[in-house]
Amino acid sequence: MPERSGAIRCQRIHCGPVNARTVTLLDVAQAAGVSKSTVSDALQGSGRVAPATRDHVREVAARLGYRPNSAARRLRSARTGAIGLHLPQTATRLDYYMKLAFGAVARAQEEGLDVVLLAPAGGTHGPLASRVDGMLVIDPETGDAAVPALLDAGVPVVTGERYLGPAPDPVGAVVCDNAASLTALLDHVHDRGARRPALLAPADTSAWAAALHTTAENWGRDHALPVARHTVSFAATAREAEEATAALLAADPDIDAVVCAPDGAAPGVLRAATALGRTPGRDLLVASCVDGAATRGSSPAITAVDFRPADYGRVCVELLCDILAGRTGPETVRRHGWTLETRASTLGTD
Amino acid sequence: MPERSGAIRCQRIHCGPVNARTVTLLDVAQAAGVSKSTVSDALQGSGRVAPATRDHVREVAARLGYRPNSAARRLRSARTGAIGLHLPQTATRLDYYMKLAFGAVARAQEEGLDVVLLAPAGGTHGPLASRVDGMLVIDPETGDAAVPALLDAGVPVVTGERYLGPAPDPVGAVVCDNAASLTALLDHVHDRGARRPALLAPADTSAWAAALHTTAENWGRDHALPVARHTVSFAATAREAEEATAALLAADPDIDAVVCAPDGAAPGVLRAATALGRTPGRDLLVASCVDGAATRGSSPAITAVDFRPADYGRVCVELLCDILAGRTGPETVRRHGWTLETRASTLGTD
DNA sequence: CCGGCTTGCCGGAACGTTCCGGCAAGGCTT
DNA sequence: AAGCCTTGCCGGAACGTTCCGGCAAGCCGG
Repeated sequence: MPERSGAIRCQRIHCGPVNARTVTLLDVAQAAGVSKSTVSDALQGSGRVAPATRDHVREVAARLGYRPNSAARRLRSARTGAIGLHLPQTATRLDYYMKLAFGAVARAQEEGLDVVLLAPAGGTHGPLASRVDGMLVIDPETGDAAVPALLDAGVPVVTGERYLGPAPDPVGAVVCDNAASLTALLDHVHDRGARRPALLAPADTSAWAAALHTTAENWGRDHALPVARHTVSFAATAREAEEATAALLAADPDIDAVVCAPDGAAPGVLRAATALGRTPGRDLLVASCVDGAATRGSSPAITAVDFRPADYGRVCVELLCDILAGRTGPETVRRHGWTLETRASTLGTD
Repeated sequence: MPERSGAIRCQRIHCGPVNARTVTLLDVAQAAGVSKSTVSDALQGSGRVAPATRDHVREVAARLGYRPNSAARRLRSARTGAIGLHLPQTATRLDYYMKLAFGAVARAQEEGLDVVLLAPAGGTHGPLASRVDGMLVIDPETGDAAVPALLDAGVPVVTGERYLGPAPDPVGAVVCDNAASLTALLDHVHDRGARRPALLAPADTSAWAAALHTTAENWGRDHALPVARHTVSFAATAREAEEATAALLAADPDIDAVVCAPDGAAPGVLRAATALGRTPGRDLLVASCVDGAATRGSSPAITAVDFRPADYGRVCVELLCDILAGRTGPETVRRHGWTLETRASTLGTD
C-alpha cells in the first residue's frame, strides 16, 4: 500500500516546522515532569490536581503546542465527537436549509461537536454508528430512501419536523407549528379582506406539506371559505409558481389571495398576478409559507412566515445533545417558534 | 462524570437488540477460528490470506454484523477519514454553494471520506489537524478572518478559487476561468447588439469578484466600450440589484445591457428594467454571472454562466484526495469548466 | 503517637484497529 | 535430499487517550 505511506508523508510535510513530530500527552508529561495521567487530568479538569501543577502543565502544553488527538480520545471515550446532518435531497428552501445548517454547526461547535454532512443519496460508505454520536434528519420525506436507514443506524436521531413514515426507533423531534403558522397567514389575508384564498403547496410527502394541506382544509371549513389548492413540486421554482398561479386564476378569477409554500417560489406568484393585470397587495394578496431572501428582496416584499432557520438548527442540535447526555428522554418533542412578517404584498403599502 | 455514562447508556439503548454489545475484530476472529490479524487482512484485502479463509471470515463478519470502529482505525492509521468544508460566511449564491457541498459529499463518499462542515465563524473548538485529513475552502474572501487559520492548520488545503490574501502554505486550488466566462458574457451581449454594457459586482474581496472587475475593464478597453460598473454586496438580494440597476440606468440611460454577478439577484435587474419601461431581452439585455434557480425560473429566463457547482465540488474533493494520496504535488491548480446558457433575457425570444 | 481520611499524583490497563516480524508447512529447484 | 522461496497465518506491539485503583504524604482527632 504505497498510497498510504505517501499520504502520511504528505501530511507530515504540512505540519508546521519540518521537524515537528506530533506532540503527545507523554511529551507534555516529560517536559512538565509529571505523569501522563496528571497531564490528562490537568488539561481536562478531571481528577485531583493541585492548582499549581495544573497551571504549570497547561503552560507547558501550550508552549509545546500540544493538540489532543481526537481519534485516540474518541476511541477511548467511545464517542465520536460528531453528529450527522441530513438535508432533503430535493433541497429546495435552499436559503432555509443553508441557514439551518450553519446554525446547527454553530451550536454544535459550542458543544465541541463536528457536523458531518450526510450524503443525500443515502448509500453510506461505512458504519454510521461509529462515525457519529447522533444525527439530525431535517424535513424527512417519505419518499427519501435514505431516511429509514438513518433512523435505525443505531444512534439517537433528532428529526426536524416529524417523519411520516414508520419510525423504527424512538427519536427526538423539533417541530414547528405549521398549522398555526398557516392559520395565521390565512387569518391575516382574511383580515385584509381576502375571501377566496388559494394555496400552492407540494404533495404531502413531508410533515410540513401534510400539515399545510389539512390546515387549509380545516381553515376553509371553519370559515366556510374553501381554500383552493394547487400542487407544486417540493423544489418549486418561481416559474413553476407562476404557472400554477396563472392556472389557478384562470380556473377561478375570484381568487383574491395566494399563499405559496415553497421558499423562493413566491416571486413567481407576483409575476403571474402582474401579467394578468392584478396588483399584488391590492386586488391579489400574496404570501409565502417560508421567509427568505426571495420574499424579502422581491417587490413588493412578500408577507411570509419566518421560521428563523439558524435558530431552528441550533435547537435541533441542542435537543440531540440533551438526548445524548441523558438529560432528556429519547422521545422528546420540542417546539420551535415562528413569526409572521407582514409586508407590502398583503398590506398594499408599497 | 455522570453525564458520560448516561450518554453511553443512551447509545446502547439504541443499538439494535438489547443485548447487542459492539462486535469487534476479536469477536469475529474467535467465531471464525482465526486470529484478529487474519480477520483484519481478510476484510481489508491486505496481507496474504487464502481465498477460502477470506470468504469464510467475511461471511462470519457479516453474520455477526461486524462494524469496524472508525475511531480505532483512525487512531491506528493516523488518518481521520474526514475532510473539512468551509463556505463563505456571507453565503450568497446559496443555491450554488449548496449544490457544491452536495457534490463534494457525493465524491467524498466514493473515497470513503466524511465531510465535516466547518463553522463560518472560525473559532474552531479543537485541533483541526486531528479532525480532518484535509480541507476545502470555497471562495475564500480576504475579509474572512477564519481563512488564514484554516490555511495553516497543518493539513493540505484545496481552495475553490484562489485566495487573494497571503497564503502561508502551498495549497491546491480549483479555479474557474472567470475572465473567460465574463468575456463570453460580454461578447454575447455585444453580439446581440449591446454597446453600453454595465456590470453589477461585489467589491473585489474574492478572486471571483476581482477577476470580474479586471475583466470588465480589459474588455471595455479592447472594445473601446467602457463597461459601467456598480458595486453591490457579495450577498446581494434581488432588491439590491433592482436599486443598483435603477441607479445605473438613471445615471446613464444609454446602458443597454446589465450583467449581474451575485446569484439570485438578477431578477431584480429585470424588475428595475420593467419599472423603467424597458423590455428585458429587447432594449435591455440582462445576464447573470452565475446560473441557478433564480435565473432559470425568472421570466424571461436569464442568460447565465453555469459553473455546474455540484461538479465543482466533486473536482475539489478529487484534487484534495490526489494531494492526500501523494498522486500530485501540493501546489497543483486545476481548472473547472463552465458553459454559457443563453436565454430569453438576451435573445429577445420570449 | 497512631488510625483513618483527604489530597496529589502515578502506573497500568483498556479502547479496537493496523501492521510488522516471524514461523511453520509445503513446493520448488538443484 | 537438502536448501530456499513462497504461502498462509499468527502474536504482539503500537497509536494516544481516559480512567480506575493504588500509594505515599500530610493533616486531623483521639
